[in-house]
Parts: sequence; C-alpha cells; structure tokens
Amino acid sequence: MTDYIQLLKSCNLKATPQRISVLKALDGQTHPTIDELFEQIRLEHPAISLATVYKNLNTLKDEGLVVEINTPTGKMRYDVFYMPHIHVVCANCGNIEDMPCDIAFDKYQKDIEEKVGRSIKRIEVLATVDSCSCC
Amino acid sequence: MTDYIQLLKSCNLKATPQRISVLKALDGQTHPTIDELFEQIRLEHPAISLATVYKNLNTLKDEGLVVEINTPTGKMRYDVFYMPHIHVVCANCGNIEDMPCDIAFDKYQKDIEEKVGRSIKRIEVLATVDSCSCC
DNA sequence: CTATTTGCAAACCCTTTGCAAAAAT
DNA sequence: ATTTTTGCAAAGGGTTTGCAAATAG
Repeated sequence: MTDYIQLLKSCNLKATPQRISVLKALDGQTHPTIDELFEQIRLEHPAISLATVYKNLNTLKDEGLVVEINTPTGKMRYDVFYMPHIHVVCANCGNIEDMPCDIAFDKYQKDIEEKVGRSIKRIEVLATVDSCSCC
Repeated sequence: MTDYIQLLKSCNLKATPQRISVLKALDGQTHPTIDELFEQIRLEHPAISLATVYKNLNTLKDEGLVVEINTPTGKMRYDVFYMPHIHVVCANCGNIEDMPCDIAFDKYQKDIEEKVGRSIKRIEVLATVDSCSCC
C-alpha cells in the first residue's frame, strides 16, 4: 500500500482527505471514468463535489501521476501511471486493457527518441482492437 | 492527388461536394483542429455548416480513413490515416509531429498482437515531449 | 424513387471557473 | 498567518441530435 500523504508531500501538494480519496480510488479501479471514480470516492466522502474530483485529477495530471485516456466512446478514462505500460483500447465498448512494457518496448522508445532528436517525456501506445472480452 | 470520388464510392459513401471538401482539407493541412478545417473548407463552401463537418469526420472515422488525436490542450485534432505513423505530441502547445513507421515498429505491433492474442485494428503511438520547435 | 446527407438551431454532456468559506501547513 | 483547497452553482465549449429540405445514386 502506498503512502499517499508522503507521495503528495513530495509533490508539494496538500494532503487533504479528498485528495487522498482520489488517489485511493485511482489505485482501486482500473481505468475508471469520472463517474466510476466519483461513485467510489463518495463511499468514503459523501459530500465531495464533482468539481473537486476534476480539480484533483488535473493537479495529479500536472504532476505526471495520472494520465487521461481518450476512448472511442468519447468517455475519458483515468489511469495512475507510476509504471509506463500499453493501453489496449476496444473500439467497440471503450474498455481498456493494460499490457506491461517489456524490453522490446524500451528499445523502441529509444529509437523514437533518436529519430525525434528530443527526449520523450512519456510514450503512450494505444492498440485499438475491434472487440474485447466484454462485448 | 487522390481520387476522392472513387475513394468514397469504395466505402459506399455518397460523394457530396461537402464531403469531398472535407477530404481535401484533411489532405491539405497536417493535424488540423476542427476550426482550422472549417475555415479551410469554407473557402470552397461558404455555406457549409459546422455540424456537417463533424458528421463527415465521424463518418470517415468509422471507415478508418480519419483518426482523432486528443491533445494535452484539450483540442481534438484530425488526421488522415492512410499510412500508419507515430504522433509526437507536444505537452506544452499540443502541436503534433508525424514520424513514419519503420520495420522495427511493424515487428513491435506483431509482438503486441501476440501478447494480446487478438488482431490489432490500429496501433497509435503517442510520444509526449515537453516542448517543440514552436514553443 | 429511395436512401443519404445537409443545414439550422437547440440540446447535450463533460469540464472548468469564480468565489467565499474551510482546511492544511 | 498564509496558501491551498473545497463546494456550490453557473458558465463554458465542443460535439451531437432532430428534423425538414435538398441532393446523390
């Protein structure tokens, strides 16, 4: 289990209960939509506002702790991004599956960096498939 | 120059002047936003409606001829996708640079397909960089 | 002639913003 | 004590929709 207070402190962010809840909820669900997150967080914080969740997600995004994934269904999904990985997105239902990065991938990233001539902050691979286990 | 009418016919889409204009505009600009497209198209079609442009982009997206790219600035950008390639997205200004796919990439896609156990419809690589030539 | 597409305006939905009160450090 | 964060409600912005008229095949 992650020490959320420590994590936030290291980013110079105040460790409010709401913010900790957002982090917890992100850790507890895989690629949640905002509604899924909101619902989850409200179990702990019935009075939290949707705006607060959005604000915190943006703050965490700025710190690079969270990434937004735009799905083919138009719904944004959120992901904690401690470890780089590949997103396999279903074109049909918007479901997302993670795939760990392997050595081949790291090498590939280096290739791209060389070509671009600039260091890459984050590399995101979206593999779109026509259907998934849930559709 | 592409034969747009032929292209559309092969997709069972009616070749309206508006639709052809959308294709032309997509070919003429790199990764335009909807506004850039709209402005361009209106040079030829002053009376075209924004809704028509959106509808056509969605239709072309369904055919796989166009991809949407979600930029860090929140503005969606559009791209003709005849040939797979990599998008290098600037986290700062949302500018996008193309990078051609090479053999290493194709091999990488095959690796992913094998792991996912499903054939990949489209693979999109977003490499995020901190700044670009224009910022 | 039939099916699709257009254009308009309104509706929609998700996300952001402004501001005063509350809370964290 | 200072700065950040919260919550509310309202505003914002981009995208979609419904429908009648126009157009493509």
